[in-house]
Amino acid sequence: MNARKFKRSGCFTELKDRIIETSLRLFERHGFHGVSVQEIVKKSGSSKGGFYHHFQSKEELLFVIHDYFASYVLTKAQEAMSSSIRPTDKMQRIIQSFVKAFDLYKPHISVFYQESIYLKPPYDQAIKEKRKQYKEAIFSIIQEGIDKGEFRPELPVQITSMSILGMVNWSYKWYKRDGEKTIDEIANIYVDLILHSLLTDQAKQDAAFQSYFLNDPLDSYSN
Amino acid sequence: MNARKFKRSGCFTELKDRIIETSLRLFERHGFHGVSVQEIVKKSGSSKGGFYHHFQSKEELLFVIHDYFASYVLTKAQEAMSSSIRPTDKMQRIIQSFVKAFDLYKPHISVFYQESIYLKPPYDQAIKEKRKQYKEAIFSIIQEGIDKGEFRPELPVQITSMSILGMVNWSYKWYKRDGEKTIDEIANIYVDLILHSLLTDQAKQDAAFQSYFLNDPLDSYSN
DNA sequence: ATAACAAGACCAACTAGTCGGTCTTACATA
DNA sequence: TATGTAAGACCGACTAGTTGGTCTTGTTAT
Repeated sequence: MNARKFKRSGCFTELKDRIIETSLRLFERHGFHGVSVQEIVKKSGSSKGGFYHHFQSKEELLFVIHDYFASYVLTKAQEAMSSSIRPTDKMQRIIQSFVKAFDLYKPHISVFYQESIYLKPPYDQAIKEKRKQYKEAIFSIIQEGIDKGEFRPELPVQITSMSILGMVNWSYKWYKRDGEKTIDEIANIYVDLILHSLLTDQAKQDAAFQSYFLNDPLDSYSN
Repeated sequence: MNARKFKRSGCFTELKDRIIETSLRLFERHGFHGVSVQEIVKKSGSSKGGFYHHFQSKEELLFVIHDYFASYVLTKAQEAMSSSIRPTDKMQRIIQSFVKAFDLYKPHISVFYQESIYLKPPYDQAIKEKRKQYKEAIFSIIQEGIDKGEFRPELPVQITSMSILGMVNWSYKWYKRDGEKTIDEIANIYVDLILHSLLTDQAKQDAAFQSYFLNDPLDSYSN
């Protein structure tokens, strides 16, 4: 019904999206400064005019890419936080939602981490704020887990949080969609590793927490 | 005794080192493409002639910085690997040596990870090879740990290795020398987290492994 | 004499961004 | 239904500036 969706070129993808997708692929491989605007517009079948009609500057394009991913992940985290009660369960959900984002937004994420240093004022502020919110979500889960007796009290909240974030974030350096593990398998491995680090001995033996762990391959012979 | 060390300027640091140190600080903050050769030579109190006397190109300077850190860490890893017998102990030593490198080479490491995408042939090959060797060192420790019954057999070697590497590597994003934890404390936290993930229940209860863990703060009241 | 620089003019290549202009489309008017 | 018009989408030649790198000349210490 909305006629604006039909472009005169007969193609349904809008130019703006085409530019973003093209530059995403180029930035991922060659970096923000390794790709010129000329190359972007050429490879996306566009022009300088088209580019600057949609973006105020090359840096705004970088910001759009950053924000796209940051907003998505933060939203998912907030969903996971409010959808559950047990800290352990929140942690599982937040990890799973994050790891799954690698499957959807690998190029965004690569650009997000690789080129974050090149985002300058005023663009960097909005992104920094979202990073901070995400970090604090993890902090609060771990603190809550300690308070409720699920997580080990001797763990320092901030360093533990940062090591979890590092572990998961680093995936962008090596994850490939056609690798031997699916993204869900990887997420489950992370959950297993993280919860083995976090949970108290008591919680680990609780039957309610067994489903978060990987199965011991030898277990299959034991019944 | 070596007279070459005495520069006519009255300063003992050689120009080459001064250039490297200056560019290190600049690259860390503004990125490889955010700093021009002009700025480097100006801020290091040098000149273009001096710069190109020591470096064939700006990219060779980037390579030198990369190689400096990569060689150091790889050497340390190999030392740790051959200095011990138990996989658990190897893991502790390799983590500690790596984390300590953050204190010594924070700027090198930042540049190493942030600008790695901008190292182009032929410089990238030598670095890639050293990265690969480091990765495989971790692989072999984990495999050995599983084979010897210290580490949980259900863990997939590669993903587990990558998550350890990610956890530690990520430190460059947030570690500050004047933070509230010392670098040794951070290393011990990492070792605790990692070994809680890796060790079998049996090994965890073994008295020989207790020294790798953080103390439960409540324990101090229990005797 | 020679190596280790300093100083800086200079160049070719390249870059982000601009600007005048063209073509569609939507919509108001008659 | 036909038509005028304004807005938005897009093109591409062009500009002004920057960059890595070269080269020449001169100076100092050994």
